[in-house]
Amino acid sequence: MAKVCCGTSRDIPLSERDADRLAEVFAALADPVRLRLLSLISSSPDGEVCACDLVDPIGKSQPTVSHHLRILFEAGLVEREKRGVWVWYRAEPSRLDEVAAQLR
Amino acid sequence: MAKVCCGTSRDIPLSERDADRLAEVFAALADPVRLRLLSLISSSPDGEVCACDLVDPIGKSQPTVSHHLRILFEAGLVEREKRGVWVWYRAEPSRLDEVAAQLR
DNA sequence: TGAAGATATCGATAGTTGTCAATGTCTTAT
DNA sequence: ATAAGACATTGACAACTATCGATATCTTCA
Repeated sequence: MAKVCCGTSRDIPLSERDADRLAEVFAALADPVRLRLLSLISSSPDGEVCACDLVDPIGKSQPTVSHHLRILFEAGLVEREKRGVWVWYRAEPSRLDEVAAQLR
Repeated sequence: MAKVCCGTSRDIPLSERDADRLAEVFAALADPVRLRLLSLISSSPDGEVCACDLVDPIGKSQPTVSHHLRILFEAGLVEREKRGVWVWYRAEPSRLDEVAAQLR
């Protein structure tokens, strides 16, 4: 939905370009493994999780988890930071708010 | 995220089953044609649109539009009502609210 | 009854995606 | 320097999906 002044409007249908962009984010969310990764990261007490602690709970191979984390990152849904040998992931709540707002 | 008392919680990671169900809805939203259909339907002054008025603006074949409308319907994102020869579609805003709430 | 028209379904095809094993890259410790 | 380990990338394959033309179903009207 197009932005009009303050808030969003139901009056102006989505442009093709906007639809393409929005669809990309939803595609990133349209996989159960990625939703569980996002949930694991978001529900961490420290607000961040080492990638090394995500493989076992998910029950998929390391390359598969790495692949999904990459998609979440490219969609702007998580941040990542390399610390030594490890990579730490944090959720990007503002991005989720953004997406939620589009559903209005 | 699991429902706890009032509101949703970050403390309990998504179960596999919940993740599967959520991913289905997001998959329905993860296509630009379907997002534009949803937008066209939602932005209609009458709150409902005849399927016959959706084919042209979308610019895809009638079977393709029918296919996408079916997916939106099965995801609970739109209602449909047959009136004579025509089928009218309405948005299901409560479903969108539901999905938006899960993103919290 | 028959024709016309709106929508749904079918069958085929091209493109996309999730998955893993193998391998590569980079960092730390010995 | 060498080894070990964490993460990313590659290549391959199976499963899924968007799309369309053809066709079927259903409704209305003459």
